[in-house]
Amino acid sequence: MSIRNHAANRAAASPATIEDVAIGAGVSMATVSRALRGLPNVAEATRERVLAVSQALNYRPDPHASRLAAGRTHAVGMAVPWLGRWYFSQVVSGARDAFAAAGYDLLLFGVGSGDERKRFVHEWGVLDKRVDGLLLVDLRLDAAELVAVRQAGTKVASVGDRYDEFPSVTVDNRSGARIAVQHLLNLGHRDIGLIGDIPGLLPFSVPSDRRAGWFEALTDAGIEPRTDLEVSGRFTVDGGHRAMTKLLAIRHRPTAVFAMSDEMAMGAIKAVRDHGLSVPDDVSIVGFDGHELAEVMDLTTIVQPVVESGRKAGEFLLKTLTGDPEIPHETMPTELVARRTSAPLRGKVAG
Amino acid sequence: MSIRNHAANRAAASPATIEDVAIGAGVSMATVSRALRGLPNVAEATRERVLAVSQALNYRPDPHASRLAAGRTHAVGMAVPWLGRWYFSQVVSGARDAFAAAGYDLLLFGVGSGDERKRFVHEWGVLDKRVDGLLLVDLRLDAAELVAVRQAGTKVASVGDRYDEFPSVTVDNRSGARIAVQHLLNLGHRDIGLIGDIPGLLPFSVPSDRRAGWFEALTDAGIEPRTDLEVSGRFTVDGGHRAMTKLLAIRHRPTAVFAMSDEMAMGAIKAVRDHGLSVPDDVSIVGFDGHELAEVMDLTTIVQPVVESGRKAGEFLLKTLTGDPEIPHETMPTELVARRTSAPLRGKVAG
DNA sequence: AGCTGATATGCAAACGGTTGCACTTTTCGG
DNA sequence: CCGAAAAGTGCAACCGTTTGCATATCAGCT
Repeated sequence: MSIRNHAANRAAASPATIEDVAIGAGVSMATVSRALRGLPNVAEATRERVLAVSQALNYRPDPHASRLAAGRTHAVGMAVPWLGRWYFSQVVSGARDAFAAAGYDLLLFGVGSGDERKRFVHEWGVLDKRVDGLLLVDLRLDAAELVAVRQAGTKVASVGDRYDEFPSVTVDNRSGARIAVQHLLNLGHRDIGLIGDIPGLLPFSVPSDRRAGWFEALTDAGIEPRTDLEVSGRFTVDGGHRAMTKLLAIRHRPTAVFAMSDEMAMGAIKAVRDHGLSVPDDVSIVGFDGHELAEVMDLTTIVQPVVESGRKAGEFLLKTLTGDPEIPHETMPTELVARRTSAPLRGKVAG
Repeated sequence: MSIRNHAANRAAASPATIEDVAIGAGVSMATVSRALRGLPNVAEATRERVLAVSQALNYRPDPHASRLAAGRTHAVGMAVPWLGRWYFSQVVSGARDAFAAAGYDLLLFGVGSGDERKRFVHEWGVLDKRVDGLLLVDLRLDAAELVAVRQAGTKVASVGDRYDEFPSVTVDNRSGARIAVQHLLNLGHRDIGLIGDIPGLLPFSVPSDRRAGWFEALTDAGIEPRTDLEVSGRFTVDGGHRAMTKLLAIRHRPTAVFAMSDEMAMGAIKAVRDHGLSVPDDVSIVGFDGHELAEVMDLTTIVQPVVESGRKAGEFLLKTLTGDPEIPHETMPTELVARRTSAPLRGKVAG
């Protein structure tokens, strides 16, 4: 009953180890290791033999053993606030492509709730051991957190937020927002609301940057931004709906609204319609994102290359992992796509 | 210049190992290991001491070393066809919650392209070493693949597809589709198109099941399903648009359409409007999913609890990992939510 | 007091790779 | 044809845990 499985030629039972391959190829484990990883100083004939045996035995190096010995995990992590939201799902999707192409495993960490975020940053050490690098998605670290990260020495890249000290892919949120608001101004609107999120409430820079764009565009046009037209929509469809509902309740209501995301914009559209009003006849609406469904809804929006940003950030991270000391930064372009949710102010003519 | 860092009390430099803790607490590594993992046969006083030291040193067990020694990774994998699509992003989101709550790491594997899928199944052995269990999202394995999986012995759970041999969470697609089509029949429609995907083309069961529902509902109503009204929409917004465009070009065009996903349904709506026609006056449309934006678009749809399915499937998998031999199956409920993209056939009255 | 069976703890061998160093064999210029 | 540098290979320590087994301690009982 005692079946010796030593380094038997049967590839059955437990998976083959590097030792099995070594014995099979008549070389040492060290040589197998080198041969398989394409290291130099291995005779071509030997390499081929090892490769053949390894193939025959269906050998797969154990990633954990390998990590333990070499210190590299061949895995990267992504810190994502809310997986369920369009923007994030697209970024993850793009980044995943990049990682998959490079043969890296992808670990997903949620940092949506304050709790999770705190744990994530606080237990950075844990992550550090699990992955070679980390891709932060729209995660703004404060000074203290940055110190922690820096001393942990983890390789990091960021998408959505700019950090001087590691590679980042961003979009010019401020300018994008300005363009959106300028578009509305051009259409003759003066009372332009803002649906976004309270800047500073959550550790994201998007809300404040896009707000700044809104603010500046108005100010530049000689219009005093009305604070009563700023409402939080929490970046959800439903939040956008509620925000617009609030705006509609204001006595001197806005004739146009810039929403910081397409999802909020869509919620807003719905709210307007629920009130028996029309978009764009009664209220013009402009979003931000380039959501897949923006076209379907005829939503005027600022399009940003989301998937592409994710992929690029992933590539930046990968490049950093290879030891490239360069710290690339890229600002992706945004583009106004005017559709049918924005129209000239009633009674006026576009400028 | 040679700073000995042995088991110095400084928690600086390289992260603390179990040995540092052992020395600090004056016990053996074995005891530390036991104490920290809550194993029995550790004196309470000792446990506390170990805990304190471990805390002080900010000790984190190295997951890879741990895996290597114990054979458990404390990580699970998810195989997801297309991260960027709504349905999948929601499922992942739900499952992630479950895994995070249990302290498990989540590895994401893309299996969208045929290539990726093949590699995924073929190299199952690789995964097997990386994760304790695998959650399959709408991935239908064929007989040969099942054999491979079975012999690998990986713990598996599935969401979207039913497998007798491992836990699964599904939705009754056929009945859901029937209800959708029945709804249209009730409104007086007879020529009811189908936008989906060619059953069997891709290894998913959703297309065939939902098609079956469409087929049966029609047949039961004494209507011969017209094959010329079946068009592939590839489960994308754009595909839905194209599919509907094709349907509109048919001489004897359908008065209603059942789309297998909300995203396709929305694309279809857009196509109808692009043709200068009206939804629902000229064409009624019903979707399937309960997409967040269905409400905004006033889309009649079959709502399924997507996030919840993901979470439940995740929980099933976790339970299996603990050694629970039970193989739970759950069928989640679907519900018709009638909105304004479906209306009585013109000239007729709803039944 | 002497025994016995728990209870605590330590030792050391895995787990499956990687890599610095030493050693042997080639290769090649003079 | 010699010697030295280059190329190919093996040895064995090490990465940081877990765990079976042996040992030491301690309480409870006769």
